Amino acid sequence: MSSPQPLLILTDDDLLAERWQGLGRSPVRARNLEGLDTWRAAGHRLVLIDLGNAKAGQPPLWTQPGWQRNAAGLAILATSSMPNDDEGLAALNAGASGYCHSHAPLETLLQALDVIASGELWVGRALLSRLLRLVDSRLPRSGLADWATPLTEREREVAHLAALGESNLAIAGALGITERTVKAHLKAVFEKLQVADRLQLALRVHGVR
Amino acid sequence: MSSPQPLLILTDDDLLAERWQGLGRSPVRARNLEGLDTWRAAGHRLVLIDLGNAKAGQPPLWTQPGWQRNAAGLAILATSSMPNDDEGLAALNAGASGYCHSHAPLETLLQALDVIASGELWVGRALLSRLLRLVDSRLPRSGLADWATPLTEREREVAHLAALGESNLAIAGALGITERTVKAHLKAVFEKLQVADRLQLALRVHGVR
DNA sequence: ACGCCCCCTGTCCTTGTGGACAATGGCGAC
DNA sequence: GTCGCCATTGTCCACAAGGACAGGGGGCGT
Repeated sequence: MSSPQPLLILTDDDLLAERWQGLGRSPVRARNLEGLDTWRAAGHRLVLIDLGNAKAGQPPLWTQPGWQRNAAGLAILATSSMPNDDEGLAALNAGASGYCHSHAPLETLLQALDVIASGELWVGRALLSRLLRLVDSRLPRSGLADWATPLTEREREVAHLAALGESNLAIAGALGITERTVKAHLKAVFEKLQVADRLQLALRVHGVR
Repeated sequence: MSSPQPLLILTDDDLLAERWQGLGRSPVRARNLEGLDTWRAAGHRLVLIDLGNAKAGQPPLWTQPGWQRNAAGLAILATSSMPNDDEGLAALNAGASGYCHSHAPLETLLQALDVIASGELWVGRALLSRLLRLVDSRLPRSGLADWATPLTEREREVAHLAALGESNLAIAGALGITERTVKAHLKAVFEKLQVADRLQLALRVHGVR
């Protein structure tokens, strides 16, 4: 349906290159980052890259010197023979527009290529749901954070400062009350949040685990 | 390329419904959640939903009683006339497979529908890059975290446990050493990381501020 | 062999922390 | 008016934490 853009494939794996011929579009093959430069110079954008087996090629592709310059302006679909969430995130952060399995069904690859060709990003279901879970667990809820809900206003203030590592005396000074009162508030906070000490409180407040 | 699946559209906006006729596929229109049930009963999966203007319909669609049951098993593309990152996250968490602008170009909508029809998730560039930024700011860096680099192996172990709120005695037990030794390691950790106590250490380790 | 670093442990000692027990004044609900 | 919740403060006390000295044993490079 979309105008099939010319495609550059970049891989060291001959078998994979052959498989990718099945994508149609008679892709051009490159073997190193310089190929990206000439590809862009020719006015093209679409690139399919095999990151290879993480174990084999030690340094990830995007840590190589020319990467930033070479990747700029291109729509790159990064693929891995052993997809891994962290690698995917790293690839996307490094400028790739998509990430999936090297041996994904050709239909899936075509769809991903279509998506990134139109300027969007493409992320697999697994990686995306991990992202969602990550942000979901530590996003500002509507209004108050969950840890703050059972606390009174004063207790919130004390808890917040304590969670930043302030000493009882410092908190007392900041709020213009006695250290004894700070202790009283903290005692209530510990009780309500079911934590043993200020460190556990800090972890809770900052959403660790 | 992909077999065009039958499409159900769900919106209160007549203009929008008319516009979506342009998607082809002669979509069926529904006006309430019950429509989803009959749609699934008919053996279909693909649904395009307009969440409407967030201000107008106060309760988000997915908080309505029947939503969970109605949405199960369907591939739903949620759209909003005023896209908003938080709404998008909520929609995806509520079971939608995609989220974009109600008046996005028809090509974009078709592409998104193709993607979710094939079982993947579809997220717009803006929302996705926000997700990436969120996780990027607090994800384990490649190999060692910055706080760990100046520490010896043993110091890392002790620091890690201390940052989780374990007591010196507990750490000693976990590592099979004396509490005194734990203190020695922690002292070195505090010195190297330039922090005053274990709470500041925890904040550093967990990347707060 | 000597210095350097790491890992381990010991005995003080000071201080911050957190719990126990107790009390006062304000303020809204019944 | 009384009850309950909140904020405030007091004293006493047990204990974990962290610093100050001090030391032994192992590995590693020059």
